[in-house]
Amino acid sequence: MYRSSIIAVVTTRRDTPKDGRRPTLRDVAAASGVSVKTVSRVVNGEGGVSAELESRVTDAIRTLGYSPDTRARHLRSHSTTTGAIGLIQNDVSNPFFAAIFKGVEEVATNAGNVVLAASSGADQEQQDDIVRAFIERRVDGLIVVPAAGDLTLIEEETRRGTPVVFVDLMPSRVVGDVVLSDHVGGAMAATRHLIDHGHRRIAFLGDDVRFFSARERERGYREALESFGIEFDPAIARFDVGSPQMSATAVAEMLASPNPPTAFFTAQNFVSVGTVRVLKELGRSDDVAVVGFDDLELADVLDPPLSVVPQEPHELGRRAAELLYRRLDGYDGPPDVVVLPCGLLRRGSGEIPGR
Amino acid sequence: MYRSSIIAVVTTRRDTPKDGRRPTLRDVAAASGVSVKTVSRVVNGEGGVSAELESRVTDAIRTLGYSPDTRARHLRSHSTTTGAIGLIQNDVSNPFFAAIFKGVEEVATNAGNVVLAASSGADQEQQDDIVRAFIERRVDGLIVVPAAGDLTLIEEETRRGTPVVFVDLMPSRVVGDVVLSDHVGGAMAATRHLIDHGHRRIAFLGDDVRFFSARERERGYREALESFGIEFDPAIARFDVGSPQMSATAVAEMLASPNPPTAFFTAQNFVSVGTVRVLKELGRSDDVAVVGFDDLELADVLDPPLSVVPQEPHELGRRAAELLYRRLDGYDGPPDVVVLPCGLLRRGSGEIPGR
DNA sequence: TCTCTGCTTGACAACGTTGTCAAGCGAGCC
DNA sequence: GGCTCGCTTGACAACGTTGTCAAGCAGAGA
Repeated sequence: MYRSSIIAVVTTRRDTPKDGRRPTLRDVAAASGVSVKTVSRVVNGEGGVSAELESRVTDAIRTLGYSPDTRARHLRSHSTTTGAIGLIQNDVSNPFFAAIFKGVEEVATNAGNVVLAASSGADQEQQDDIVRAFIERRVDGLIVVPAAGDLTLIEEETRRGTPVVFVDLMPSRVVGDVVLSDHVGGAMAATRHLIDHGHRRIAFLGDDVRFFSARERERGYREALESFGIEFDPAIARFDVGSPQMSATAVAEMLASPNPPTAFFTAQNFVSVGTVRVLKELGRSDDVAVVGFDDLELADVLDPPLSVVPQEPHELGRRAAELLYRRLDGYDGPPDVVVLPCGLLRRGSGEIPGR
Repeated sequence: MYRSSIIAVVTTRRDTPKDGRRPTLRDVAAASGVSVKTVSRVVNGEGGVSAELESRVTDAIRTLGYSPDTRARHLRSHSTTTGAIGLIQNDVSNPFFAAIFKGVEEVATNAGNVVLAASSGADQEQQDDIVRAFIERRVDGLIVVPAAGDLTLIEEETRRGTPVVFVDLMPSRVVGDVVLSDHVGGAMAATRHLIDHGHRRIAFLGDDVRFFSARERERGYREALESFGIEFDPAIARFDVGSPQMSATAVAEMLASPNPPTAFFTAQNFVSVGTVRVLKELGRSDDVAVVGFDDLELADVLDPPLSVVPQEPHELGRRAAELLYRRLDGYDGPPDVVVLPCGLLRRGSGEIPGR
């Protein structure tokens, strides 16, 4: 272990951090007998350093276990980015959001960035807290997945130059790119499919109408009914189904009513879960038709297998991140709205005929 | 560079940032005619500022849209923390990991912190990249969920003072708290349960043995067999089942063999999915018993419903985060190993009798 | 009147880093 | 010999913030 013992630096005397302090450029510089700037050059591979000094410096870096501090680095010139993007969503543990996250992460990692992620629980206050926390950490960009209604804080931030991409959400003022599934088209396809199989009383079970996607799916449902001249019946439509339990209750009630539906369009993944569960309990799985929005793991193994309108959350995430990085790379055109089509997966439950 | 590069006018005096620059303390100070320190005091609610100045400052903050820069704040004194913790896991989109994330996030948000999350894909190089990226961002602590084998980098970091908690993973050198499910106990319970129902040829399908949890579950399986004097048969054991497809193939092969198993212990969630799928295809769902490790959404709606050894990933995440914050709050005892018990959920598929 | 006290306020340095610039040095050219 | 050139190297300021300390001032007590 050879270490040059040049003790010539007199300014601020520091040797090796004996306290718990993390070694800095200064420590490395002192240990290798060069200036901080030279160490900086080595760390960043700028070149222009003689072979001898370079090896002295790399040795010291290894010995001390030096790791650069990106915060200080980025602080130095505010033209540089922080290499972090923020992802705000409802609930990380919902597989739909988790898949979006994965897509975003792939693109971000590829760009050498990290992802700050947080769930808002669709709560306005919590969402604003997250936005503020992200802004204070100076994320380079934001990706916002379904969110509470008030986007003021986010809009302000875009005006300050931070690009934002909205996923599965159409903001009233479009201040950034938007990536959506074709909720209306998917819902129409699902509803029409049930109509095609002879159903006329088709129930709608939807998620909280605060969500853009929930409203859009309802719209698709209504438009499909209308195009076939079927009147919308509020008795068999629910717009506030927030959990499998609520959905199960709603289904049981409707089936017990005087004029029960013969088919269900369950417009969200948890809603489908509750519906399938209660139909099985009631022994009605084989005579009540169901089409769900969003695919589910194991949906193909159910009896009957569940027909669904699958989304591609992973792709939604990828596209959103790509649009974000396009902005970060300097693109300055008007906001894009990307709509991914939704197909229909016929598996069995949606093909049960109406009377 | 996504912000138009504007040559900064270099003067000591500054008025209002007309360029795209984000307003700083200096800008607020200039706008309200006080010193930066006074603004700092107002921003941090330190008190000791007259009512008049305070209102001048708050007005200016609002007008300019000032938001403090946490990086600079934390840079100032290295005793303070950065308010961010890092979470490293295999794959965000796996519901098991997503639930862990949720648990971690709840605790972190509660503590006013943000979570940096990244997936390693169980790849050593990618994992090390993530660790480095987190360290360079000076996270206050790390939570590591199943990971590639070499933890050197992480161990080095703990020596530098960053607390680490391992989840679902038992490192060879215990350099931090550990939170585990009782994989051995759960696997033994599952296997015994099948034995109790008359099975003697019980197949084992397990995840990649690089994972601690996979090895532990295998151990539980073997110990249960042994305690009943049943010999382990490599012909009906697979330890490299990485996907539902591989698992389906393995099941089909085993069932077609001369001396087929009458029951399957599927030791991971994706493995169970593939098994259930192929049993249904083969029409064997009702005569081959299955117990899975990890619960699955819809497992209760299958035909027959799937018996499982459920874990509590959300709780794993919570506990891990709590242990981490205990360290961050100054606790300095020896590492804890917390083991959460695993029960057995009898639903039907595990109660199919052996011959 | 003078000193002491407590309160408000600001100047300044420092955190760890990099951009700018200039100094030092040897080589090549006139 | 004197000049320029290119290369290596380091001093210094600045990024946005806060801790430290001292100055300024008004009111109370002597």
